[in-house]
Amino acid sequence: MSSISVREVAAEAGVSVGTVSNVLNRPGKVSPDTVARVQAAIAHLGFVRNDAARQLRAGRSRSIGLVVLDVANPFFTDVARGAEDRAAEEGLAILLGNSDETIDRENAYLDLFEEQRVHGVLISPLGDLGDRLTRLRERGTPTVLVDRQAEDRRFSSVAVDDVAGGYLAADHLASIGRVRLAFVGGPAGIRQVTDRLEGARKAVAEHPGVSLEVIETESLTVLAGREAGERILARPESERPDAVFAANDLLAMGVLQALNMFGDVRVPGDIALIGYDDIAFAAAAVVPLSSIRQPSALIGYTAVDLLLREAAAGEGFEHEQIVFQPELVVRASTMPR
Amino acid sequence: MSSISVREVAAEAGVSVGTVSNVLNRPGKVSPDTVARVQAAIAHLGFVRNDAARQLRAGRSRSIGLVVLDVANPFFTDVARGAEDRAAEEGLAILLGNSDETIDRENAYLDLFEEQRVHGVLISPLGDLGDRLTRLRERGTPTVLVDRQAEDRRFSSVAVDDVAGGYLAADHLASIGRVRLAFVGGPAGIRQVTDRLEGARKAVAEHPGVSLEVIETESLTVLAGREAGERILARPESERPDAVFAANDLLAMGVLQALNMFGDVRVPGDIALIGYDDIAFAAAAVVPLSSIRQPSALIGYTAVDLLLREAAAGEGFEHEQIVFQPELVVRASTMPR
DNA sequence: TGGGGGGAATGAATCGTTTCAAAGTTTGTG
DNA sequence: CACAAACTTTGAAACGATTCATTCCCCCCA
Repeated sequence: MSSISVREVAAEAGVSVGTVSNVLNRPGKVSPDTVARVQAAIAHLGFVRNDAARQLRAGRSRSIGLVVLDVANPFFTDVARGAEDRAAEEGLAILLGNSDETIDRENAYLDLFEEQRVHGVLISPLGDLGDRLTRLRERGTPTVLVDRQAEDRRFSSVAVDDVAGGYLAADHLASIGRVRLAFVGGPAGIRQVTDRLEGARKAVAEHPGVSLEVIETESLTVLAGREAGERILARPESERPDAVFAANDLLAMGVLQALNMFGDVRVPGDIALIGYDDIAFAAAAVVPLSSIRQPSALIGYTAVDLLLREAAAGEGFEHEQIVFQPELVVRASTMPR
Repeated sequence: MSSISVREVAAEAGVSVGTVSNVLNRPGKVSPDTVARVQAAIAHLGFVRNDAARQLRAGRSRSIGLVVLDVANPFFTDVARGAEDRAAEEGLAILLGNSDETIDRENAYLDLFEEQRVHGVLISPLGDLGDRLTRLRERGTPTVLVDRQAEDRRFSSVAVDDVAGGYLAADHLASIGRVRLAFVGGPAGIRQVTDRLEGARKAVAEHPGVSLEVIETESLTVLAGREAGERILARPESERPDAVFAANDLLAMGVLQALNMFGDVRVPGDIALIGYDDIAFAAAAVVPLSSIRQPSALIGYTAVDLLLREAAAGEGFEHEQIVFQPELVVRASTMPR
């Protein structure tokens, strides 16, 4: 690559580098004649701005980092899309990082984003809010938690009330007459999981005679769900739950696959099943899946918006916790028998 | 953000900036004692490398751009995952761009990636290989086409034989006795769509008495599929196809939803249905979906690998076209009646 | 004709990291 | 004890875009 810089463009157009820069950034300040000459030179030489140099001077990049738990989960790609929409309005790009529910990868992305001097970071964090995040913020990178409430007010966040969602799901199962509920989800380190479980516990407590057991999984994927389903199938019939609440739709679909394909268990006849997130595929499942809907794209959109406000306000920003309410969507998988 | 640079670190540790840089990049060349002192200073001051400055000096960034047609399509997130795996082995990051089947967005990402001086670009391009891509390459950014064969040998590519895949699908439908096939897909500008259709045409030509019509869609999404399904339902029963080959699984699931939810058409009884890509959700659909499997993660992995080889070889690289073979996966949606 | 005003263009300084030739220090050997 | 070889460390010079204080022009008016 023959490196073409503003210097070469300036020479070709017979102007100074300062003028080239002005044409690029404030064409109004340059005479139309010169603008034309410089643009011709740019086109002729095939000049492409070097973003690294630009950022170095500017001090900040024009992108926002987004770390999600799993890019293969449609819920998070929807969040990303919403974030991208809002970011695009400001001419910012979204850098998408995939922590794969792993602390090491999460940290690796945070390091990367910090080195890139991103405008800010949106993250659906694992486990406790480690000091990695606190340090990040203290060093000047605005941070907004996504799909997770900030318990301690030290962070801004955009989330959905997961306790309420868990309550909705379990209450619904109980209300269609199920009594042996199982919560499928994990690992316990993920806040969304524990919150949804907490909500479910609350609902169960209000329904005398209804029990809730926990079947822990290693991740929130279809595969993990299938394994959980197999564990259920391995039990004698009398010890199986009569309803399953899965911590997300991927798990639920995995459970459904296991019950349907390897077992003779009927959904919802023998076991009712409800998931969480209401991804597009839930409605199209073997047995259309009941779920708890979250406004995914709106979460992303709002999170970027909040991030921009926080960045603009600087230091003394009053952190804001935005909480959306989840919504129960009933489909065949929890129809009364 | 109090800007901490190598200069401050050097001062704190009582060494020169050159030494700090050496600690960062070649710790072996620095005495253990000094390394320790510098690292202590780094930790104490909370120094974070400025990647922009680094890139500026290096001339190239440590990332690879990937432009896909649709991030919400699990096929592409699988490709991205494969690409990420190979890139990570070299300490490179993947920047994921979503063209949403739009030329403007595709170009915007290419511009962005070029300004970032990415190591190279992987792209599943729309329409013809415009000169945007040619110029990109001429200016020194290695480019590899993904999920699309390079017809003219001017580009390297990693793809699956879409004509063969289309043939497999249509041949399968004909072989289970269907005679009025419909191809659902579009827009015609997308190469994958036209290739798959071409393969289907070839198969149909070999089966006397079997016809093939084309039902064009505006995009390759579940929604577009649902619309196509509704168009089929709107016809009198006698004019409906008895088999549908959808250009990808998202479309197929949309068609399935329309037929199942709004109509009284049975799949596969009245209409057999086959998709393309074999995404994880295909197996879990209302009616488990037959599909044409592509080795998605492997495509991404191989594409990065090829890109790296091309980048290493420099100018005179012999472009390589890698073609994988697709595979027919038969499930309930095309079981003989 | 002299001077003032305003629009346009200039170019040196800056951002922070890496590189590399050169200088400095230690170790080992005859 | 002198000297070479092997390590360490140094610091100034890039990389390329942007910023402003400054200079340059041109035009108008007194």
